[in-house]
Amino acid sequence: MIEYFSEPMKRIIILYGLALAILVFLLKQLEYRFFVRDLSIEFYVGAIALLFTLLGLWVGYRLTQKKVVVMAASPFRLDVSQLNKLGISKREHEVLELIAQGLSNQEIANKLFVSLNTIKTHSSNLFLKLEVNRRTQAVQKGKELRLIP
Amino acid sequence: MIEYFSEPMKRIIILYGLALAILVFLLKQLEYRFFVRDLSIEFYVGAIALLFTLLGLWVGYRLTQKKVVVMAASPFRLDVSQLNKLGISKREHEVLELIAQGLSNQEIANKLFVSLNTIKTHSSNLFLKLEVNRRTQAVQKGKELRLIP
DNA sequence: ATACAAATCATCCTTTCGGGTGAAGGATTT
DNA sequence: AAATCCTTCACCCGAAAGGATGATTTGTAT
Repeated sequence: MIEYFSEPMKRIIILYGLALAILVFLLKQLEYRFFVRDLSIEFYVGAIALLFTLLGLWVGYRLTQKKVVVMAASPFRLDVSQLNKLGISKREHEVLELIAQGLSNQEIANKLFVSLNTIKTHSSNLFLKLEVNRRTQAVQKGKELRLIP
Repeated sequence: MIEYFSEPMKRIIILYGLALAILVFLLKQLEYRFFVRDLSIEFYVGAIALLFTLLGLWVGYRLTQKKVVVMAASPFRLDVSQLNKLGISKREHEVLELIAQGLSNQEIANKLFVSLNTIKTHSSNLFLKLEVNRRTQAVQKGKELRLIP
């Protein structure tokens, strides 16, 4: 069986149905039991308008809330085209990631099983390509260009 | 003269007033000119409900849209209690911010009109309090603890 | 008033970074 | 086969950063 509506959506639909039913019932009661049909039409319209405006507001709030959560949860997509445009190699990108994690060149060298000199070469080339001259700036620019989270 | 409502708010209020007026006018026309008062009350209620639900949705969307923009632009609230807990002074926090901007100690010293030695003292104390030993790690931890954006 | 924290600056020493240059081996492309 | 790119490593040098310690001043709280 196919699910046409999500759970929250079902709840909203049920809530709307209930609200409509109750409203109709109340109005009929007013009309037939107390013969107060001289209550101005403006009153009816205003009351219904107010009620459903609030409902609409609430629903709108609920729906957009989720978008916010989604946006806050995963704001990172690696920009591969930037990497190519700047000519940054895999290894250099890897080094950039480790630099961004706060590691020293020596620690990076240990982690990648290469010599300190190799990492220095990679980072120097990286700085040239990113047009920076400090690792903190490289991290900044890397985030701006969506090369790292 | 005090401004009670913002410009968009004023527009929304005017729009609502217009919608209500037009609706009342139409209903009165229906009622008196064509004697169609036998149109079921459910119809009236449903129509008004639908109209104002849409209006409410639209308004809710407009209002939350701005919140989304604001949240995406500045999701940062400084955690002052963290600063106190760690015993980080205003000056140290200031230095941390400039470090996070990728400035060297010398540049920070110039910007704050103090000597290089002073900045080195501040950053050293900062690293002790943050329990790190490199500026890149300080920036990382500072962001985690909501000390900097 | 005095005790205390914050801010300032200094000196000394070690480690890390950044910049420049060169070079060797491997993979890919032309 | 030659050219090109990536990766690896080396050496040198100067600048920047980090760590430890001590001292002075200023402001704030008790």
